[in-house]
Amino acid sequence: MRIATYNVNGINSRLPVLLRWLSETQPDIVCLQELKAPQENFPEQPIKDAGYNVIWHGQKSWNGVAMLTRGLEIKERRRVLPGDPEDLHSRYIEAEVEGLIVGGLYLPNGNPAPGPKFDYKLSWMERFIIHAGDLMASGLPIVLTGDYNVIPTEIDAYKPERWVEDALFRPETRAAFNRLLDQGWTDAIRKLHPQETIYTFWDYFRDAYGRNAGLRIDHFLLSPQVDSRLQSAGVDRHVRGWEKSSDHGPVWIELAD
DNA sequence: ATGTCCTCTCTTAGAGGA
Repeated sequence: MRIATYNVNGINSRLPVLLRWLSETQPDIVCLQELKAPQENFPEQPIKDAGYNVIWHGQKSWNGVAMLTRGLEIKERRRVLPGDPEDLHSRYIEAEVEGLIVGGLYLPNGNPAPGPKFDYKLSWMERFIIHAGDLMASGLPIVLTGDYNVIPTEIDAYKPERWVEDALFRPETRAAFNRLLDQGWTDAIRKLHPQETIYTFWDYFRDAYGRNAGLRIDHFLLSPQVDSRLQSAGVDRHVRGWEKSSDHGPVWIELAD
């Protein structure tokens, strides 16, 4: 089974690229982030016509997350991260598919830091750590994937020294991410490729993709029951080079059946 | 500071976010 995550940076602008990638790689489960579309403007029919079931939680202008499956039943569990009824951002969606619990997330960017946006990022991470801990304690097979907006270590940035003050790499951000990992999650890409330079995002500015000046900020975290099934993981980085691409590339894992 | 792309509006230019 192949599971993928893709920050599309606008589902409607990205639809031709998304459909091309889906037909090329045929992932079984896909989490999408940054739909940037209100609930009623999601392109449900073209995605269904491509052979996918879909649930989504849109929002005007910003955020928005979706989950697609290639013919598999989606049992939605929640479309809001628990812990703050005041938080109206569409940043989390969770479902059961084939006995697997899949959480798709779009963690806040948090810039500029310090400031209220960074505070929001850190409080969102605290809520996420609590929820992830509850999921881990359930003993179920769980995949938490999406745009974490976290550069975990220095090898995950082209020039890490330029990011030390940035919300994606500040000590508080990395510390929170490490506390999450300490619950027992496996970072799938790093487990299989411990030293390799692997990026999932390349800025639109200054030909970052052409220079491979990227970041690794889209992650797959696996509970032990899923980690034991992990066969391979990678980034479809060529998609980033397509016309009208997102600034992220799709990331995927392959699990044994 | 800058660069680019996306979305929305007091819309065809500018603001905000990433």
